[in-house]
Amino acid sequence: MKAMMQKKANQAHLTSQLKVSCDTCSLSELCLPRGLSKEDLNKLDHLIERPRSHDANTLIYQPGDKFTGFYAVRSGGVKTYLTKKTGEQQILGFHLPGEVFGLDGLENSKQRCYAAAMENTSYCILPHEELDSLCAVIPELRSQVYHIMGHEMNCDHAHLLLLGQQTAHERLATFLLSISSRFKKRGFSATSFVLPMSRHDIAGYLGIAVETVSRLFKSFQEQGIIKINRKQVDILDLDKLNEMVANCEEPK
Amino acid sequence: MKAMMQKKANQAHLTSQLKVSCDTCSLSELCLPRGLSKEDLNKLDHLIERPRSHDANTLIYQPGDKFTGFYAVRSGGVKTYLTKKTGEQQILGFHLPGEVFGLDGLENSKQRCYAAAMENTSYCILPHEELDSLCAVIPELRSQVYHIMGHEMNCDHAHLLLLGQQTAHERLATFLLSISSRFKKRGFSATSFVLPMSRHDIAGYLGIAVETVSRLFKSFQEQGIIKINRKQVDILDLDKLNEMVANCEEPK
DNA sequence: AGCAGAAAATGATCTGGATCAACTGTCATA
DNA sequence: TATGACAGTTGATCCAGATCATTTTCTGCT
Repeated sequence: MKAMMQKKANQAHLTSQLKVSCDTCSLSELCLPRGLSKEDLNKLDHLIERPRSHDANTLIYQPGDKFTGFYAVRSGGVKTYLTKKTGEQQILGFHLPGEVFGLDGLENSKQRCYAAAMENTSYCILPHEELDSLCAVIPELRSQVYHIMGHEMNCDHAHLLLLGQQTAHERLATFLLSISSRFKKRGFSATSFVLPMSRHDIAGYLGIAVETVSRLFKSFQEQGIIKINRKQVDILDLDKLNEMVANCEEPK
Repeated sequence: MKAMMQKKANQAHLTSQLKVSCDTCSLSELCLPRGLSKEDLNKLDHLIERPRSHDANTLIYQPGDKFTGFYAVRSGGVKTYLTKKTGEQQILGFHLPGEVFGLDGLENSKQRCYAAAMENTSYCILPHEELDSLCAVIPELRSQVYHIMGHEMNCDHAHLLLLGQQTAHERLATFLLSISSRFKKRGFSATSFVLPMSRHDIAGYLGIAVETVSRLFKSFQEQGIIKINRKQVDILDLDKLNEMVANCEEPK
């Protein structure tokens, strides 16, 4: 609810003419600028392309497109995915405001997967060449780039563990906890939020059938773990969810 | 067979005292030095730690260990993996000579997964701090680092597609083709090689049971696609394998 | 307000691959 | 040349989740 209103609000004042500086962006602490000095931030800010908008369910890029740079979500939500010939999508990641995507183009300057807006979405682009030049002179920026790439890889690794070793209900629990903690990081409620993606996309991310997603949501609700109505989720028993995924993790 | 002899040979002359330069390393074209000038290569060469050796089935690092830098396999083979509490391993990747691993430590300077030698293995370490400093002054090195990271991510993405959308036989076919093409890249036969990993590890990589791996190998053999004896694999019908996975890929 | 098409839920049935159990081959050590 | 331990194979059974079919609920559009 809160998240949705926030989205609408952002959407309203982000016209295509408006240059928005990292300086004033409420997401900069989650984004590439994190940890940069005022001065360095200013340099970075100059090369960022002003926010662009994409309507719901439109492609942002696809395999073969020229790699332009890193993409940072400002509002809305993005999914990246690969497909089988038969059309099934394997969702690689969901990208919420403050999160970065598009790194798949780094290998050979061509995008390798699809990126699509799940709802009306605005994002910034950090052109790769300029960013790279800046990296030469700002060590902190290099660190932040390494950090973001490392994070991306570790997310993928957790996703591999999920797809390779977890049962369907463990997968859904893991998914809910991931979304919850990411909303929390952005300052929203960790227990009450609106999912930006469809059941179909959740199924594609978790490697299970849509019907299974439906049934599992119902089952979680019957167990009193969540309350769910369409895309509105309320987590009633966070401990139970954590317990469900605890089995999947290292004792540490 | 050929691969195995090569390995033995390398092993023999790689004592812990011996400094081996990138310059003379037959794998440098697959490794970080690729694309560097003679001069830059020399700078890089100075910071690389001399090859270390690890016996079969020993840990190279584990979650929580301090991130030291990139690891480059010289001979042998390495697996990286995550585990469930219950002990099952999800293999994240197999790393053959000339390939890089250890990037999971980039996020926050701690390793996040396990890395273990699958056989007697030697590898170089490229200390992160020194490599990073060098990146500041050698743009080509930055490019190569991006390239390697991008490649790593795209491998993970292909792995996600495999785990999320492919059937067991598609997975095994994809796996065989991947190993085949990587041997080929190193100048070995693409159709006759010795697998460096156990059935258990193959199962852990593909997200299926060991028994299924066994049965599928048998089935492939009965169809005349491969000939397999323990770890010795001969691919008899490469086209058939390609056909099996073609269904999984984009028309492009 | 009413309709069409999409998204989601629900029910019934089926199956790929897991699991359990037993057996065989291989190599290392004494 | 036994012996034990582990890796791999094979067979029998079972079930989590897929698939197919139908219904219900939304959402956007005119």
